[in-house]
Amino acid sequence: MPIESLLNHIARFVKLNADEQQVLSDHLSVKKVRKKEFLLKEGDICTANYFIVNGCFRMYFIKENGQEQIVAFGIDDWWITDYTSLETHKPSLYYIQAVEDAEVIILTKTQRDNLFDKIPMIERYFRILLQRLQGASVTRLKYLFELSAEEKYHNMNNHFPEFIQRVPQYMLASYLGITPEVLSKIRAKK
Amino acid sequence: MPIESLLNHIARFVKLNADEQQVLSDHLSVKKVRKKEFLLKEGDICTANYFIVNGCFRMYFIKENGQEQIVAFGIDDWWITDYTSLETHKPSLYYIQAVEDAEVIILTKTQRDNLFDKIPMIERYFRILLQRLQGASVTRLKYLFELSAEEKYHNMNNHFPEFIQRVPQYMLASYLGITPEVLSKIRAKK
DNA sequence: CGAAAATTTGACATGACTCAACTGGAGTGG
DNA sequence: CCACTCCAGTTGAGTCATGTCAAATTTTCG
Repeated sequence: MPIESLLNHIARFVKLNADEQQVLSDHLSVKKVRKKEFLLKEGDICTANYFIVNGCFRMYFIKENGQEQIVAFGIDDWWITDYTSLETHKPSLYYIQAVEDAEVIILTKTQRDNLFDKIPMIERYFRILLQRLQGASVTRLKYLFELSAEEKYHNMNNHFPEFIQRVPQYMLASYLGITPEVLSKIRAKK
Repeated sequence: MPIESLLNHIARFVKLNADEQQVLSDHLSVKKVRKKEFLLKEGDICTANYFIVNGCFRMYFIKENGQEQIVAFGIDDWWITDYTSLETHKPSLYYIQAVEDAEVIILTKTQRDNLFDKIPMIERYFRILLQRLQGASVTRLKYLFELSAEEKYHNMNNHFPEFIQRVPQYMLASYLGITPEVLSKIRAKK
């Protein structure tokens, strides 16, 4: 059951009783997404948080020169959304696209705010996740600033080996802020 | 009153009644910080969230070559902390230092978690701020990826002119991920 | 006023990018 | 199931934006 994987994830951070779990479940919907399908496109107003039950997504934007720049990946048990568009109701600058066939749980903003009123522990769960996400964002920034192209690749290899398997090389390069050519040459060494 | 500026800030996001405001005030302490003093140093375990009543802070780390790399600024009415260290109790990789004489409100983690239990609206306030912060982090990332040194400077000028006034040029350069020499040459043009 | 720090300026070095050609494997349609 | 196309990945040559280093100048502040 998709929803169980979310309940398990929540249980790692806060306790919900059976009632609360039921209320939560009633606020959710599940969706299968095919590889290359989009949860969000530039210009859309983002309306939901997405919990990735399984699969892999990338969040990216298009640079002036037409190149795609990936700002984030999401895999099993991660949430993904555009918080700026979601909270401001303004058109998003980003695409969120499935890199593999995937299954997601959709929690719309309306339902989410509803849940926050009914079940404070859910709000706590999101508050905790947001803290961790913010920590991760600063760490990402740190790596971008201090590491060379080669070091960024090895660092990725060490910390997130699963990505190297799951996403094509040119997406990794984009995520690391380097060109596919440079990444290819780095891998050729040794 | 320092605490009033925090109450005003909170009121922009959630409503607290007089009782709640009192309870909150009892959990806080206020501190004056002189220019160049630190709220946090590398190796410290971060223990609090800091609300900047007035003044300016920078959060930075030291790169292998010894250079300081700024990851964030904080000014009046912003919160600043190292979420990774705060939540994991591990030594921080960052320094948080006053760029100007400043006044901060200290909310320790213990007091904060206490408040979250007593006053759910405070937890909501932080959840909302964290969402905005996360949005801002992704936007920052976007600019770093898509803009040239010159564009980053002008973008900063347009979006945050107050910083150009308040922080020395070499800190701006660091924040933008360029060298002071390059920034100086950009400013010399036109 | 004097020392230390910040900024400017110029010469030079370099890591990463662009462009282009080539290779190999995956996916598709006949 | 083969043939063809397309896309990802590789490789090499040349370029460029930004970094490094060093010295001169200006500003800050005790």
